[in-house]
Amino acid sequence: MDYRASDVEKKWQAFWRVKETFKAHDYSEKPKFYALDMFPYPSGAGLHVGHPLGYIASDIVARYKRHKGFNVLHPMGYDSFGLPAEQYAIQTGQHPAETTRKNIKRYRQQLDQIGFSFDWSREVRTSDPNYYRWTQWIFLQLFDSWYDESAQQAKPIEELILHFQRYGTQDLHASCGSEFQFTPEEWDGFDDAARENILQNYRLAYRTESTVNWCPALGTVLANDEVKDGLSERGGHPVVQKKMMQWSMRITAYAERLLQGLDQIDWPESLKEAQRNWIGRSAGASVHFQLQNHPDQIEVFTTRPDTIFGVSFMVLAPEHPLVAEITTAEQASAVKAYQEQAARKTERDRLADVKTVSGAFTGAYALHPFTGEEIPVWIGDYVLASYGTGAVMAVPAHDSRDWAFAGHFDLPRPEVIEGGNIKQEAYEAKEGKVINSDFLNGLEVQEAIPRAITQIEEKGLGQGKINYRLRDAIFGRQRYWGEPIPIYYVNGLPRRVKEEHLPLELPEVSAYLPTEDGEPPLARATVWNYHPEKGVVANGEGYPLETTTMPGWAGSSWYDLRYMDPGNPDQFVSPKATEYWKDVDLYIGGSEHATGHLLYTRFWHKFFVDRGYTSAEEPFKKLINQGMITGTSAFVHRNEKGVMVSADLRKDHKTTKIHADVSLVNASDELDVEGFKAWRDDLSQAEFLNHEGRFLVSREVEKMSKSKYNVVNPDDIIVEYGADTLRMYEMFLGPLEQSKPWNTAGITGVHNFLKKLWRLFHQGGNWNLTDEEPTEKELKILHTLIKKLNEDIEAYSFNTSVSAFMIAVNDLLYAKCTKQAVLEKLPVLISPFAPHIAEELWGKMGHVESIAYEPYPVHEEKYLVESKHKYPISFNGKMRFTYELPLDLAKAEVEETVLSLEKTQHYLEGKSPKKVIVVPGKIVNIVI
RNA sequence: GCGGGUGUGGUGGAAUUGGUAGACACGCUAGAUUUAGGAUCUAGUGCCGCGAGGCGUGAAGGUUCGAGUCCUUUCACCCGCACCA
Repeated sequence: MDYRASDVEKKWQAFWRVKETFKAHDYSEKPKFYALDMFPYPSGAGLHVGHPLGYIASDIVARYKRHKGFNVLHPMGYDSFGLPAEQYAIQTGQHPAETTRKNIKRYRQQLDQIGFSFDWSREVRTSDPNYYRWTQWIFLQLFDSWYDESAQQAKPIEELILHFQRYGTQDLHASCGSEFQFTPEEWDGFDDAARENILQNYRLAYRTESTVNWCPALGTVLANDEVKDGLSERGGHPVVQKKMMQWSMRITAYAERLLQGLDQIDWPESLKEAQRNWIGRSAGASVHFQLQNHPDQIEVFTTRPDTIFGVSFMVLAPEHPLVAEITTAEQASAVKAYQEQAARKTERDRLADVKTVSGAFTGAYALHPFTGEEIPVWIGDYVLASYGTGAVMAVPAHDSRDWAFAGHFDLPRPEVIEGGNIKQEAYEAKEGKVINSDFLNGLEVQEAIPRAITQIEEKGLGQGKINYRLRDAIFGRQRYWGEPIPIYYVNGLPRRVKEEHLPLELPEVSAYLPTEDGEPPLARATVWNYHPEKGVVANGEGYPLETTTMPGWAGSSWYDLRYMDPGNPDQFVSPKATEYWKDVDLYIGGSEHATGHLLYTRFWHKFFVDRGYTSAEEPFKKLINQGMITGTSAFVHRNEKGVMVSADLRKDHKTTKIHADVSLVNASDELDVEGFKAWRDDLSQAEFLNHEGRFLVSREVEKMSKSKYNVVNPDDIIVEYGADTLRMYEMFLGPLEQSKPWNTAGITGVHNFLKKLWRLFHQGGNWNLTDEEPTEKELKILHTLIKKLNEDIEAYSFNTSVSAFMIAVNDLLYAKCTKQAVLEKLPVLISPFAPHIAEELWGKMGHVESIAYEPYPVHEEKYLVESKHKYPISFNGKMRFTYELPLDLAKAEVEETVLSLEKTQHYLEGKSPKKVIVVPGKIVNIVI
């Protein structure tokens, strides 16, 4: 009786669906376990074998935890807003919702075939109005909140207004765009517009004129994490800097907590490091330099206040607001020219041009806060407007960028820290004695820093300060296919849409492109006004609604919470649900989300806690990055005459290589020549040069992608081998976190294993289990396996568990074991990995319930104890032979026995041993 | 430049606190069985050598009775950040 995967798997998938086997219980006496995958964007291409890797791993853990008595939440859904559906809509006119629906259907079919134990009753789709109504609701909560830095907590905006009414800005410590100062009386006197403009400065979701990454090709603004090397992450289009009025999120308020929280979560070190880097905390001081003959001061941030006596000039960013005010008449044209030149540069040019020093002198001077010396003020594009205060105090002797700038413009480089050769390069190390620095002289750098800060504070020149590289996140996108922002405008002032009018559904538009005058697609909608009583109304009957939409990360920043309580019509998630499910115990997904999704999600969760909606600040306790599965591309070689040359003959020819579709190549690298000719029109007449009738291709490992014709579809694998084989093979490929090439050839090994497992229960041709007592040996095989599996699954080492199964099944087959007492444990053991065959064997053993909740076996140590050990006998550390001895033999007896062996005498070559090392139960080493 | 990671057979990869390097699987070789097979079974397979034996975990040193594992130096590749004051 052969094992037929396709029949068995369909049957059990239907069984699970009908019986709702994997439905998580909202409230349970059992302990909870929440296993989550990063939900996919449903693209038109469908899944390839790389995508399910992480899903299989989390499914194994989810199923294992069910066997271990946990109430498991293992949901799946779709991150279904996004660019591809919209671009497809632009090309074809098909509504993105329609494309998305189709793609989701296909994804669901593919996922179902793999036999995941998802609780589909909890599915979420970010583009579903019932879901994004709550994304919009969250936006309103952020809009209605400010960040109290004294309490380190977000609070309702009403409290801030109350503070303004009572105290003005006195004693206010709030995260804000710029510092305001006013009295309660002044606040009273402000009109609505003035008040709202002030509040915008404090709201966590706010509008501001900011420099944004504008991508003309995509027609939208991009967040910093969506730009790589000056190009858009999606599509690789150029990105330029542009000033625009934009919705933003005040994530910077949470910089410190986002940093601190990293110490409490079990994430890959590289990922935490990426977030630390992105947040970019640096401690130092903010110092004010008084301008000469000018009322203003220049504020700088420095991490090296100990070098303040080494300042010989200052540099402002070209965009710095003071530049226009302080530039002298003589320098005006040079400064203006430089500013224009800097503005013209794209982000990419600027990055590519790091080495070139450029700048211009403003003609103005600042006064040194301690010495009163005149310090020339320059502008230069190495100073970034977006970091710190957009101005630096230049210490050319101890900062390499300042050093280069000074060299280029022939400015002095006074040395203030001993230890380097500042003629050759800047001495940047934070060690050495301070010199030429008045009250700091003689101190070590580490002593001088706090001393300098104290002195700066005492003289009222500034204060110690922590600076962060993290920028507020731009939230608006000039796109159609995203969540509408629930804001309308009264005389240009933003007002919140009432909660009763949510969801604010996407309007119909005539086209998905921006308008002629560059407005976002939503500006094309004819029913896109808001009436505070009636909700959305036709244009002209109410106030204009916001036309930008939310970015991709909005919906994905809280989906983990919605799974806990997916149908709730009254709340985004109920306190009762979060109290039970708390947080995600295991989150698996790609490392590319390090500074995007994973950071924003942490931000929103901290906000939810602040406002009392949830209790867990960190959404993902444990996170694993699954490695990428790369493709094994196939290449056909073509010589100068256009003849195709078999790979084994290509040394004799000058050839170029062309990609061949991997489906045209078998496991032995032989090309299906007829198939290849039919594959592309231009190849139909091709000639082929080979010998012995085998035409070979060469192989190379590349990223799996359509354009490289190396995509392997899980559906094809399942048709040929079944889902259980696919699941186990993906795990068998190697450690989960490592990236590794897919090679379909190796899959037969895993498939054979499953067939062997099946055969183990059908020895002699039919179902064959006996009641005999198991032997010691058989029990040892079984319990070795049980022990290994429990350890491996807890350690997420799934590749080694597959090996352990193979060893056990090989051994049991060799021992011709047919004993029920041993074999009946195997289906449960393998159920997390190969659930279909497990259910089938379990059913054949006479069970009617699913195997999914059977207790997972636990090994008994007594079956593993050994009485003997095969000692490796080595000489000078080199193993020569093994010899079996009882384990209870004393050290001296072992030594004596081993030395008396004939073989030992042979290797001693007549010499007497200098020393004999005996490690009981391990080894014997004889030193000659 | 800074930070993180990885280097083991023809291939994917195994190796408790330092204790038999190469488990398991692919591929390959030979044989059995079969009408045939990409099915099944048996034996072999790190490299060099007829053999005894020697050499072997990117490279070079070191610690140790003993090193893939610990230490120092170094090379290669991958990923992230990058004028962050």
